[in-house]
Amino acid sequence: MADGAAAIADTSSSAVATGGVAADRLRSFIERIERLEEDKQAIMADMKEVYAEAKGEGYDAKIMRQIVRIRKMDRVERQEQEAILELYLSALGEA
Amino acid sequence: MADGAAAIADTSSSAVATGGVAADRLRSFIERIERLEEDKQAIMADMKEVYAEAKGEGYDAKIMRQIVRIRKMDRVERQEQEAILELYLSALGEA
Amino acid sequence: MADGAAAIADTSSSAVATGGVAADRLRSFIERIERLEEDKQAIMADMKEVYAEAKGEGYDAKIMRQIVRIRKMDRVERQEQEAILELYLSALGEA
Amino acid sequence: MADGAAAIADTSSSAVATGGVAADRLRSFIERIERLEEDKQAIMADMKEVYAEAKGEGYDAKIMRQIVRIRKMDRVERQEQEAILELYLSALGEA
DNA sequence: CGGCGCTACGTCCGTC
DNA sequence: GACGGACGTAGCGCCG
Repeated sequence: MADGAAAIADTSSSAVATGGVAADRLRSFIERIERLEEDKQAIMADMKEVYAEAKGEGYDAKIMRQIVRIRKMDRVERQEQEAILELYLSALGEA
Repeated sequence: MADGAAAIADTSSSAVATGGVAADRLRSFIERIERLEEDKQAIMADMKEVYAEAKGEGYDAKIMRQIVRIRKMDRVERQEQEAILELYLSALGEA
Repeated sequence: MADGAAAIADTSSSAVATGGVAADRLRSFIERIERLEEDKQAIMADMKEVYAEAKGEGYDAKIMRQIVRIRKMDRVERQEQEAILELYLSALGEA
Repeated sequence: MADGAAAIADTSSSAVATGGVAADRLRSFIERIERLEEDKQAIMADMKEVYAEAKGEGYDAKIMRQIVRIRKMDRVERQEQEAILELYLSALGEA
């Protein structure tokens, strides 16, 4: 390892042994990703369930999504406002 | 009827009390969604970490993503094949 | 024309004549796109110029971009708020 | 010093007057940017229209995008070739 | 050359 | 059942 560029192929010693190791390492990464991906899908399924349940009680999913989005935007904007404030402050600090 | 269409508004009794209850219920749904969303974000962050780590060892994230995608498609195809197979089998069982 | 699926290939009569026509039509679309793309690039260049000019007067482009983004978000959010209000109103109207 | 770093704040004389001027100047830049951004959005909308029209006649937008991209690369390459050629020519002229 | 922001693509949902 | 629209995610290009 510690090589970089080569992805998969060589890293150091014998092509065969090394290739095997690299492949195993790669496989490990891939599997970790896939495991996480599964978890993510599970969560997304839960979200769908919640929307479905809400719909079952007469709430409109479209509206709910919009509310979630707006609240998120509020949060994001808040953060950006803070970020910009910080930028201003650091800019002034350097004057 | 349950209520359906009205989202927010009525469910049954007095508009005021009900509005409050409906709002609380809605709030509850929204918060569940937002909680799940957070979890999802956390997982995505983990995935980014994995990609970063892999990159640090010389693997190309873009290629890894392609691999994941292809494997996923394989899985889907496999499932479809199995579904078809099952269909055939049940058809034969019923023949 | 009026066909769909086939992209380029057949549309109706003789492959040659038709192919020629389709190719010409495609070429026309492509060129329109490329013309628009050029215009877009020109505008983006103008924007860069403005940022550069501002920078020349001591304004920080990064901050400016953030301001522009926030203002845009404000606009979008405003619109979404209105959209949601409308949704609520129509939902209530149907109750 | 000219001003530089400070963005917003000082440029020269009294903080108040100057702040106002700087703010106005900044506002002007921001508005120019926003105006250009609008134009850009308009052009992008036009492009979407063209793609939609093409799609309506059976052409695949994704493929068209690829074509545009490839042609653009060709153009860029061509320009680079010419740049190199020019370089050679000027080198010879100066030799 | 690494991070960030914007654009473009694929997916999912609602519609007709 | 297909179409179009909306959303979220992935790729790309610019800036630092």
